[in-house]
Amino acid sequence: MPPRELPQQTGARRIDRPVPLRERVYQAMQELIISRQLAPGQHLVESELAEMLGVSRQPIREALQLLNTAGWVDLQPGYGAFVHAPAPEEVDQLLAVRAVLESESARLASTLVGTEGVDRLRKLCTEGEAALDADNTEGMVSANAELHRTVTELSGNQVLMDFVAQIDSRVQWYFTPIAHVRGQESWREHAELVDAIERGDTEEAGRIMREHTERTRKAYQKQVEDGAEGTEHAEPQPQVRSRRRRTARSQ
Amino acid sequence: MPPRELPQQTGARRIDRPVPLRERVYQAMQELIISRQLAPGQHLVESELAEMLGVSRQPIREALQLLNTAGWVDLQPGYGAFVHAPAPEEVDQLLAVRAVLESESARLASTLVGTEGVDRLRKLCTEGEAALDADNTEGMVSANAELHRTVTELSGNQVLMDFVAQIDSRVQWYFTPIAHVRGQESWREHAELVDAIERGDTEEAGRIMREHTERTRKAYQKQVEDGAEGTEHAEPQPQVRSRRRRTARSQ
DNA sequence: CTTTCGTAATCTGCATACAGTATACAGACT
DNA sequence: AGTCTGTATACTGTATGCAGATTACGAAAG
Repeated sequence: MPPRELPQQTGARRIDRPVPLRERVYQAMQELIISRQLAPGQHLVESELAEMLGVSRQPIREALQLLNTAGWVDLQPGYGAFVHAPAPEEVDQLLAVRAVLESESARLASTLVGTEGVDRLRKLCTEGEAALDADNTEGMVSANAELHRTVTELSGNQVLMDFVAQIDSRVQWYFTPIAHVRGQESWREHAELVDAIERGDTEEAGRIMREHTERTRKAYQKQVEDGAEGTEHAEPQPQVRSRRRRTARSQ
Repeated sequence: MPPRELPQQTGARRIDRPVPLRERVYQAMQELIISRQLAPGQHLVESELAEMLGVSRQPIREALQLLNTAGWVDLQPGYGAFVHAPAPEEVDQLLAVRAVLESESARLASTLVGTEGVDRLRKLCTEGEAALDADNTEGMVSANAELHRTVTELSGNQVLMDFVAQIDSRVQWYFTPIAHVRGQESWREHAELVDAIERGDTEEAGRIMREHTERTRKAYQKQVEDGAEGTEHAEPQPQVRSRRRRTARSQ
């Protein structure tokens, strides 16, 4: 009898290993930042966060490292961690890079996508349009994100996926308070994009995606110019940040 | 008397604040990995590293986090850290992304470069060609890296700079053992690139950079196909890595 | 001789402790 | 009153300790 192999590749792979605390702290803090409970520029005191989340400083520190490299917080050696306050031009720069990377994703996807992939894209288009008709912002945003993610996935380039994912999460943060909705126009462009990908029309797919993301970028710029109020990102934080909090700890 | 200012902006800025240990550990380990003293796939035991570098486990752990997000090591929760073993296709993917980002850098640089910037580029071209004539590989590689870095810098997009820097350090690692030298051809292309940038010919600058990096990529692919021996990257590491070392610790 | 199970050693994850440094407040001096 | 200086306090950086999990080794059974 050959050494009996474990039923290999059986559906559920690997036992669910307890997610490291640092990951959960990372998630929690990311959400706190996105929801503005931790304001841009705010000083993050490790011991406070530890107490707030009910863990020790160690996982907090590790999470801060990750948040730092992901661009969510700025780590100033010896001074502590501060919630990243995105400069307006930084958002624009992020969108510019995203435009390039997503365009390339579309190009690559068009060269090797199969019917299965196209089906998934079409399904997401349908979902998005349905959400549009139903005036369901939540669903529209998620369908949009999922569509873009899928295109990147279909590019077959793992590195590209990683980078785009990084950018997207930050872009989403900056966008959130602006409620970015280009709606109808956007979904028409998505449909065209999927068509081009299905035809294997590389140049066209790349062009459409590029213009699509560039239009999003323009829309952002416009919103910033128009109603700069309400956004209030990076409210002119004092250049030299005080490490210590102004008010003594209440309680 | 106005409050007497300290002689401001005087040559030596700021006292050198002690660089955090984690940064130095990061640097040290990066070099150990690049120099192959830490082999791809190797299990990195925190306590061993701590002893080797003469610090405690804490800064080691923090450095490992950073190395992980930068793609130098793989962190498997509960199992430990392993030196990243780049798959051949991963190198190709990195080069593909680099091609896109550097092409965009060149496009942007062409739209806003001044004479000062062009001068710097020309100087680097001269240096590179001199190194080429002198058969000085070291100098050629560094001039090449510096030129590409400068183009990215001239793009005026900080985000772009960060991403390209990330990619470049990894690409350099993968390339090192292959001694990438496209030499003459490469520097001719550089010169053309700088010309296009100076003319402000955006399309041409982007095209040249794209073809330039794509050629580098092709050269890499070819080297891999031809003499796959000698490179030996990622010598077929067992898929399931053993955490524990085979041999007991000597002594 | 091969396979299986138990035990011990090792390593990671997390918590806590300690030291050095920066900030803030208060008193002294001009 | 304004400015400077000394001291207390808070926070970061680093080290150490402990518990749970995982692996390697060896003895026992087939």
